Amino acid sequence: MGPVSEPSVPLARLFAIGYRSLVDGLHEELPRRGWPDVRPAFGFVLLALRDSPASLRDLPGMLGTSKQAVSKLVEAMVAAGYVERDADPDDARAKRVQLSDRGRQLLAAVEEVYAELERNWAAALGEERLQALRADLVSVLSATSGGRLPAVRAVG
Amino acid sequence: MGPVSEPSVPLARLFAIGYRSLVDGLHEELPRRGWPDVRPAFGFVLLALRDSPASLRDLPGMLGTSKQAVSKLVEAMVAAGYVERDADPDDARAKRVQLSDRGRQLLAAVEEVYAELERNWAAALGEERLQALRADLVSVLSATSGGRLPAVRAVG
DNA sequence: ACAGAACGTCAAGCAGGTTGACGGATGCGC
DNA sequence: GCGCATCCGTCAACCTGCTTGACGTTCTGT
Repeated sequence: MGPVSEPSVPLARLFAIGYRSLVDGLHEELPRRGWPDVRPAFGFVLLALRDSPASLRDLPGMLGTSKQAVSKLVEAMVAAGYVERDADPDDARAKRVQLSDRGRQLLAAVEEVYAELERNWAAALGEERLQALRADLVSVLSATSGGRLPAVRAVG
Repeated sequence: MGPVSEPSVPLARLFAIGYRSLVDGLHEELPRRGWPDVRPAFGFVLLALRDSPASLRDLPGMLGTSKQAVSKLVEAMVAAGYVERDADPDDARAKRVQLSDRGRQLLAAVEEVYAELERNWAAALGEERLQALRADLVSVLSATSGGRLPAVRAVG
């Protein structure tokens, strides 16, 4: 191998391309399916609330952003009808956040579109290698971040 | 092994995590090496100008953004001394953009840091699987975008 | 020569993020 | 109990990156 013969494409660039490809594909398809007002940032909140409601204070850690950014994002999603935000009965300072019915339907649509996009990838790459790619990504991202999949953005 | 019954982690999320991990790592390290004023968006321009100068009109296609966004970004990089922008002798409307010496030194530093970060990944995953991951990404991203690696926009 | 296209910039605005500061609620030491 | 540090969420101001629309200048095809 020559020292500077053919530099490989930086992984960061490949990740940026892959991310944009999938997210753009998603947000091209959602309006066609009757979801015209979904902003890109909504997706991470949908995922975070997928399995259970959360207190607003938990979301910054899950999303990797500040509590102020989360507050504004949740406000927008409440206004759009995708999440519900009500008082925590045990702590008058805190508020609970959970998906609304509409939010849950949106989440299902998002997962369906992602599944279709990934099927295209499987068709181009092969199902086996696609799953290996996913597994390796999970493995290396967990390993370099203390054994668990980290937040999308490192918490400042 | 992860439970097969659970839905797999969306690739988009893995890409977002991986991208942030690498870019954050880069921008933590650069100030320590004497590059305190590098904004995240600069990297894509450095890469685009790596092999040859370009006309400003070519950059939107290479970066995947509008010409106005490119204009402002290049202006900031000129002010920071990383690129030079001068008149095209053959077309008084156009301007040529190229890396300055300082910009070329920065590019070398960026590639060195990325190489170190990817070595950490290779240590966690194995050199062989890391290269397979890169090759598969290039393959699938090219295949789903007409045979060539598509443009990229900075994420977040 | 001139209409139209192309190059780059200016201006206004949005989305998403940051830091700093703050009022209300909590809970722990005493 | 009480007092005070701490926590929860919001408001405010600001920054980066990107968008669309409009525009002056320059080139090009007919």
